[in-house]
Amino acid sequence: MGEKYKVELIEDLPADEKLSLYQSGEFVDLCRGPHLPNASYLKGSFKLLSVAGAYWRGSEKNRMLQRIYGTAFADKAALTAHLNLLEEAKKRDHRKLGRELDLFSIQDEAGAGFVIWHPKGALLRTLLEDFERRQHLKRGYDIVMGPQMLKADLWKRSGHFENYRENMYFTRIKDDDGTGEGQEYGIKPMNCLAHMLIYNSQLRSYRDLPLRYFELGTVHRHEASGVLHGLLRVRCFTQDDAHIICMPEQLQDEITRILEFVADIMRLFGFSYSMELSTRPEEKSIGSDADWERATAALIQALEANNLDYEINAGDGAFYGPKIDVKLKDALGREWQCATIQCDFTLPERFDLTYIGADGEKHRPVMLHRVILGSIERFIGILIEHYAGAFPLWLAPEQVRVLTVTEAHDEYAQKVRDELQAVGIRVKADLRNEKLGRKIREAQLDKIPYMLVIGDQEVASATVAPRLRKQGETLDAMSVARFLDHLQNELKETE
RNA sequence: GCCCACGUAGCUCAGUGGUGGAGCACUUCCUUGGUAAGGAAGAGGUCAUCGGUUCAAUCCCGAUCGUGGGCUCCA
Repeated sequence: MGEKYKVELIEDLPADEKLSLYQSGEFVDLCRGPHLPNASYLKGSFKLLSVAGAYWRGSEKNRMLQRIYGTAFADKAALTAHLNLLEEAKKRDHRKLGRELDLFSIQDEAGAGFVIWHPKGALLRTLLEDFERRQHLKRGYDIVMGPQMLKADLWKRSGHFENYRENMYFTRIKDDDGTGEGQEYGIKPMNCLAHMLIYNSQLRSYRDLPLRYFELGTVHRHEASGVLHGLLRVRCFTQDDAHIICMPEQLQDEITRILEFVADIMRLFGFSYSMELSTRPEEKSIGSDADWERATAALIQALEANNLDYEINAGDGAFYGPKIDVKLKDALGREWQCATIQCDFTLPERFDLTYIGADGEKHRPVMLHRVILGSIERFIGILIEHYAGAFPLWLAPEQVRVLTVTEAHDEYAQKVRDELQAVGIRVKADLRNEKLGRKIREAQLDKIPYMLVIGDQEVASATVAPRLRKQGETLDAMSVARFLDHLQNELKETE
């Protein structure tokens, strides 16, 4: 029949496997089934969506075939619901909102996968980063910073050169006299090396442990061009990265603390999540089997001690250790990977990390690599889609906009703006020669949480008339002081 | 990186082998208007880049860069 791919599938099946064939009219197919007996069962509840290439049996070593994507439901209402969800996702697309809200751009002339943060986006990012610094300090982390590149020899020692080279950027500069080979440097794709160098800068005692080094570390990774996608997949990003160096007997406690940290943060943003445990990769990994088993066991123990459900993702670990991945679910029910906790016995070995135990002898600590948000870029992309661009008050680049009815109200409006700004509220005044309806529409499109309307009444009574972004609700006119109380109450949780 | 498609004004998009268009945004003027778009005029483009075919290319062909949907990979 010329069906060489179906024949290949049959040849690979065990000899005793049952084969099933389905027939619809003249069309006969090899399929595990079941098939619908007749296409009339679908009656308008299916739709073809797109066409794309796909590797035969999912391996890039194989030929690429054309795949036609379609979707079908039991009835038309279910199809419509699904299409509406796709429509809603399109409206929330962070690339579209990123441009509309003037948060960031990615430009050809600067390079693919490199994000340029505009004032509002850079402010949003700064707010998120400051929040993270406060949260980490509260939980006993130390803030550290490492350089953007380190000598290539160090990456050879860590195993990155051997296992991660194709994703790394390297640079070589001639010797000072302009001759010779010079020194080769690797731009960091991960932050752990500098953290280990900090650890090794002194002799450490068991009394010092655990040490928790936190860095908002910017890394560069040369990702394949075809995988780049807005903020969700870029070539330069900043991780909320920490390395916890501890004694083996502290491991479970530290993992538990991280899991609690993740729970706190996800609750604040309104994400639910699930967890996966990833084990040793089949190729490209370092360290002994015994260490991998110990590390994997430690992660499992912590998950089970905390009664957390998880799925196993065999062979999906990092090259230096197994990991727990956290998949969060956004407002539309889509899953994203952000937080990850990786248990590592190998790099402490390679960099000869030690501490002096109570017995006066040298011992080897364990290192946990972990991120909570993952990449700040990706997390902001997810937040944009999760909130549909309407950020909660604490993250909104512009929290309040003062809107005047006519220019007669400019002076009072500026006074209101200055009062709010003086106490740290992010506020702007729209004094343009436009009608109020226009100003409201634009503030609404900019998704500003609070609008303060200022007209003759407000000037006369020294009040402001707040309008909420949410469904265009309004509050009764109130004094600036009362409005400020209202805001500060809403901001309490994230300080 | 691979497959397919795409690249026209700041944005969203029409269009043609022979002087490039619309809406919104922008500038100026008029308008002083109370909860989602007041009116008029004006300015704005090497049609992604480089090369080829042609008397003539934004349009046809090739390469490069970039984007989109997937695949593979990942924070």
